[in-house]
Parts: sequence; structure tokens; C-alpha cells
Amino acid sequence: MTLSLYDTLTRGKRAFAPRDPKRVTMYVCGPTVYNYAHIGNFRPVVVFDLLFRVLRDLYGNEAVLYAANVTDVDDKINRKATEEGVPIGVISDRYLAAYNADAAALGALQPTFQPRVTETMDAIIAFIGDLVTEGAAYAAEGHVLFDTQAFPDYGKLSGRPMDEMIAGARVDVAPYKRHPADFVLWKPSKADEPVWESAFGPGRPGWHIECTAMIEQALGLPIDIHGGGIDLVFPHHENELAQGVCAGHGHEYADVWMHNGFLNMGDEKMSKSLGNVALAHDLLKQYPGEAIRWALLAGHYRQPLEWTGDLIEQAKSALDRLYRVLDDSARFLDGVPTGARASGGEHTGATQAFDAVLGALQDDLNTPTAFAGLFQLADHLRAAVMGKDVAGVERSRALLLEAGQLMGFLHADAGTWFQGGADDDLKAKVEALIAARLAARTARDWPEADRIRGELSALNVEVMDGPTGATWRIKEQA
RNA sequence: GGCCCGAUGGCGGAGUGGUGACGCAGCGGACUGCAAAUCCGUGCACCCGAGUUCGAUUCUCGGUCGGGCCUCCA
Repeated sequence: MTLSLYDTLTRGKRAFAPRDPKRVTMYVCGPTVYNYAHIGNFRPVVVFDLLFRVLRDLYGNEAVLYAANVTDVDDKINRKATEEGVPIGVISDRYLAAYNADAAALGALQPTFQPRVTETMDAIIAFIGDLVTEGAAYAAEGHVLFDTQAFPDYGKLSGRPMDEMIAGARVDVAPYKRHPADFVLWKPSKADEPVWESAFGPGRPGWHIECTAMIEQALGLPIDIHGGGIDLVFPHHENELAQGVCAGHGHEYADVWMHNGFLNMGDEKMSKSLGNVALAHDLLKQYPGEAIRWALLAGHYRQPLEWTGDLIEQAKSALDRLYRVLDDSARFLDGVPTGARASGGEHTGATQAFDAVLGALQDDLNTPTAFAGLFQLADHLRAAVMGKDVAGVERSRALLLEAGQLMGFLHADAGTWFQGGADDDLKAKVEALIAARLAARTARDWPEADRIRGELSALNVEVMDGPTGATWRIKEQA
């Protein structure tokens, strides 16, 4: 099996071939840390985390270098810092910590590098200097601007020929620009804004150059994979590409450009400028991170995703099914004497399902099909439990766990999944009630048994009577 | 105005030139004291029109509808 990925630049899927299989590089545009990030910000986080995991599986954990940047120089951060009367670092540190915590709750591995603009300033200034030297940038009224005329392929990534762009332009063009499409590399800071010294005068960097410099500093150019949200294709990535190849550091920038589709909130686009933000931070108080992760991967990453409560509920139910069979099979295995266990024969059906998961993931991250493979694995496991096939249970259980965990799921134990919302106090209470109910059932005192079940239900607990005793779970997470 | 996507059953969502993935929900049955879970069974889905083809949901063209980008929102 080989990994194939869709490349925005060439508009097609093709086999992924890293320049150096021992050093696979990926860069993804990260957040501007000026507030809690909304759920849409986490779609690329989860999508590219999945790709990170697939790459690690393919090339080895140490061979994959993944950099996800943080923008910590920005107007919005400045504004917030001014409001609170603190340095910008206080703001960015605070929200970076929250962002990383939310990402971890969604099952995202920590990227290899998390470069920050404030820590890359020397490289940014040097990069601008190189562009000027190469004749691809010019100074004007305190700014340094990138000369888009210097890059004949400008517009190729986003499929926007320059002349058409100008014809359709609806934005005012700054008078000091030689060409309307030229963009800022360095600009003067206004009063109260943070300022850095440079050969071009005091000021601060433009947005696009930051990423290019961070890539070069963290990973070195060119890189294998560059990712981000589809809204970044133009102008951000188009500009990055232009800078990257014009600085005289080589003619390549990124081998594969990957972009995830937008997350929509009902009918309205999710944007911080509209009021309908759903912060991941708040969502995580209502739903397990794993369910949110599942929901974010429910559709193919390049398709738009409609974010609704129903979607999360369905994701939770789907995971319930997986955890249930995991739980039942664990219980089954507990009842089998260790001596009676055989180390597994070939369980071809389960193996095929496992391969189907890997194959789907390697086919441009086809998560819906990968999910189907997970359910197939679950079916095999269920059948083995019902058939009391110990070797089969062990085998398909291990495969389900391995496949699920590769995707960043099924790391919790089933007890935590179903009973995670319960504190020790509640657990003790529930166990006592279940014991009482068992006594009533043994005495065939059905009204009493049902009364206790009602009492449990009032505690938001659901009991399930099985052949080996009763199990329970929290019905709804509070 | 320019550029680019998408349109699949009640919902979500893959995929394929010819046997209707998968999940959620629903319905019938089994099991259960009753439930829940589980198991078995169950769904006349591929936006409209034309074309190509022995055959199109899948390819081509046109249309309609929806969405995105063109503004330092992933």
C-alpha cells in the first residue's frame, strides 16, 4: 500500500514520495493566539494530526517532522493587550496554553515543532533581505513589498491568473504598490504596537513572510507537505510560495499542498467576526474530546462540514458501539482462564478489515471508509465473542484497538468512556443500588427492581442486565 | 464581476460504467420478568435535461440549486 494525497497545486491525487524517507517534513498553518479558538480552527488540527499519525506509521515516529506554527504578532493580539494593559506575550501565552490543551483533548499529538513569530524574527528579517537582494522585493514608504511580477507563476496555486484578479479586484490598492497584487513583507509599527529593528527600519513583519521564515527555520526548505484550511490558499499560501521560490534558496517550496474544507455552522459560516462561534473550549465541557474528533473526521477532509449538534450526537453513538464491543470482549476475556487462551490463529476477515482501514487512510485520508473498516472489525469481534472463540476475540480485539488508536481513537478504557462523568461518590452510590437491585431481582421482586432502576435513572444512570451481571453507564454527559 | 467546489435514502456520509459501502435514527422479530444492550430481518437514494454507451448515480455538455475564495478567518 502506498500513500496518495491530493495536491491543490496540481489538482489531483498522486503517490506521496518524500525527498528523504528518513526525514519527512510537514508544515501546517496554526492559529493566531488572541482568544479561545473556535471549533473550525480545530478541523485542520485534527486532520493533519491524523496525517501525522499515518506518516509516522509509514516512515517511523522519528522520521516525521511536523511543524505547526503559532502567530503571536498580530493586530488582534495587540488590541487585546492594549485593552488589558499587558504585554502581548501575556495574551499569547495564555491562549496558546488553552489552545494546546484543547488540541490535546481532541487527541492531537504534540507537533514536533511549534515555532512562534516572536522567536523567528531574525530569520524573517534575513529572508526579506534575501528577497530584496534577489530583486523580488522593494522598499516603499517605510514598507517592504513583495514584487509579484518577479514570480511568473504567481496565481498558479489558487488558479487565479493575475490579470483576472486585478480586473475583479474590489479592494483599494495602496498607492505605493508597484502592482496591485504586491503584498507587504515588512511594515512600520503604529504607536503602541510592538516594534522590531531591521535593516529596513523599525517595524513588524507581514503575515505571509512569517510562515515562510518559520518553515525554513524549523524544517528547512523545501518541505514535503504544506497544509492548512482552504481559505488560506489565496492569498496566504500563494504568497508563501512566491516568496519561497524567489528568495534564491532553491526552486522548490512544498511538494504537496493540502487544504481542508471549511467547517460551517448551520447555514452560516463560522467566523469569529460573526456571533455564532462555538469554542472548542466550551464544547469540550459538554462532549468527550474523542466524540468531537470523530465528528470532525466524519466527512472527507476536503469536503465542507456542517457543524450541528446532531453530528456530535451521532459521533458519540458511533463510538458507543465501538466501546461497547470492546467492553463486552474484555469481560468475556476476563472469564476465560489464562491457561485456556491460545495465541491467535489467522483471522483473515479481521485482518482484511484492518487492512481496509489502513488502505482507506492511505487513500488521501478517506476517513469515512476507514470508519467503515473499524465497524467491520467491531463486527468480527462481536461475532468472536458470541462464538466464544477466544483466539478470535484476542486477535480482532487487538486489531480494532490498533486501527482505532492509529486514528487517535479508543485510547480510553470502556469504563471511562461510559462512566467517565461519574465521581467516586456517585459510583459508590450506583454500585450500592445495583447490588440492592440484584437482590430484588434474585427474589423476583420486579416492582422493587424497577423502582431501583428508576432511582438510578434519576441519577442519570442506565443499567444493563447481562448474563454475567449488570453494567451501567452515564446516560447523558452533563 | 472573476475563480473554484459540491448536489447520494429520515439524518450524516463513502464509492462505483453493470451485484444499492458504512454509521445514526426508524420498523418487524428473537432474547429479556420488563427494559437496555446484542442478534436476525427490513429501506423502490444517487438534483433536472440532453449526449456517449449494450448499459450511467458514476463520463461529457447545458441548466437549476447550494457553498467557498477574491479582505492578515483554519
